[in-house]
Amino acid sequence: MQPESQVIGLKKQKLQKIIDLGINPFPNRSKRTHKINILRENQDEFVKQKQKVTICGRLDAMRRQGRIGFGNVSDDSGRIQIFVKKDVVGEENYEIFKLLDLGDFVQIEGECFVTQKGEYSVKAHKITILSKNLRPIPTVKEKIVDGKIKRWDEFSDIELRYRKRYLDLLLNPEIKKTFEIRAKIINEVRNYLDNKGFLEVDTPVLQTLYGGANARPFITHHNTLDTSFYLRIATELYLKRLIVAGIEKVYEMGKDFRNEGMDRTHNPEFTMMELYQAFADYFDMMDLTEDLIYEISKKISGSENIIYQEQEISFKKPWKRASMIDLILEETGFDASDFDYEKIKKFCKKNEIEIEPNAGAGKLIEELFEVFVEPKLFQPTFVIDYPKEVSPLAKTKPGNPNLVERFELFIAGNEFANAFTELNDPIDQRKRLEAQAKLRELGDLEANVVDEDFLEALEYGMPPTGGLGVGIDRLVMLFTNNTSIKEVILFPQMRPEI
RNA sequence: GGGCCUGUAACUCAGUGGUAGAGUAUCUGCCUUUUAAGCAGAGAGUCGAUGGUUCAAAUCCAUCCAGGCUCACCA
Repeated sequence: MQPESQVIGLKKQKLQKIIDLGINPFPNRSKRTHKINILRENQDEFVKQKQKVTICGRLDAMRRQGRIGFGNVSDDSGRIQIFVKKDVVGEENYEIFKLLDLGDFVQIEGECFVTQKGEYSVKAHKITILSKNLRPIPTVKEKIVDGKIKRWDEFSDIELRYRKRYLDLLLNPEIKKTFEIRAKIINEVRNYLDNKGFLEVDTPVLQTLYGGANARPFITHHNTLDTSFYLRIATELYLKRLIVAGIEKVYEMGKDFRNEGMDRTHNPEFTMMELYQAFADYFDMMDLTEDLIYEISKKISGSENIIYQEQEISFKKPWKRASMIDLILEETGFDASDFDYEKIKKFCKKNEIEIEPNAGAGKLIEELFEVFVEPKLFQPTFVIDYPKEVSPLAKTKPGNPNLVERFELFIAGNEFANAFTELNDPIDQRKRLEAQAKLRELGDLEANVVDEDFLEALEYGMPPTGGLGVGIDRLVMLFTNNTSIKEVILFPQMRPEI
């Protein structure tokens, strides 16, 4: 009682009593004949036949009254009441029942019946302890009112929910649905791509050079080689090597790591799907993205619409496609199509947009887009044709040396996908990476580094290729109606506790 | 990093300068069809941490720690 340690002490005393009775509180084996949902599904028949069942689960409520008692047992399929009567289980077994704590795993051998108050229950003939609880589980009580679950003392502290996710899942069962949907989405992405003939691969997480995105990496050390390694920030450069290798359709789904700020939409490690398709371009990638997410919507929500934060999002094809320059013009009346640095800079200053020292016209245009357009893109929108300056791995748009064939997909004001017609000209690619390296020298810690092996691979020849990256965590947020990435990652990154 | 907010018992929360509270959980007793079981009683706290103001601090001030929202940053 007193502090938690005393409660734990009491539980350990009970444990000792159980041991003294010659009972193993942590037996190696259990024997279950029915899961709880099976009992529910066959209620009428089981009650009629007084069906003998053995259920296993966690004891999560107890109401004892003298020589009888009720409890609730949960497994992953449901929850059911147990009824324990001293006359039925016998003196010795009733003593064991009295030694049970909430949180214990138990095995109940008994028969199905209905209580006087009409509650479908298992009348215990024998109770077996499967695993003794030694730490008090926060108590959540619930009652169904008008078909809705009303809870008292809900386990709701956000920090605790994330730090002790096992308790969150145990005490807030609906959280599990988020992760079931997450698994479904990942399966659907995989099925979709496998069916289209994409080969799933694994490329290194530990890399001697990192690239494929603008981000600061995590650095680690290999003891035997006495070398620094980077945790990958993207899979791009390895997957393109596989396109060089003649694998025409390839994808990888896995964790990327970026050593950057954390907020509602960023976790240091996150799940990304990247795919590359030879003899394709960014238009093909748009079609694929559209179709993939449309199919996910049909699978997950059963329709081409979802409700996100009380607004309807429609995935009905085709989605809006608009160029970045046009969207800026629409929102602000400002025409940036000439890439006139002084003019654009003046407009940025007028609108109090911060100008980084090394930013050129392209970077400023992107800033304008982010400030004026991005938050307004609620329905799925492909924003196409990005400034070359901010896209070192994408191919130039024919007829406009300032632009590249690139798009990002925006839904509900957030970025969901990034894709381009991949740059396969090794000479141009070298120039672009060297320009990035210069930015690094000027202090841009997120700029790309020159990857000589990647450039060498391109020199062997890479076919025209379309590439696409999709943030899986954000997709899950969208389809589970969450606004924080921490809600869709089981164990989100938290500051260590002191 | 800035602004705003939060941190009190295992859980959910009251408590704005004067002896730390409630419900649930826990423990004891009663109770043979309960279900947020009930009734009676008991125990339970470094009031996030440190320093300061004061006769007196959970309460006021400062710093720090952790978290949330938001802005910035991170395309």
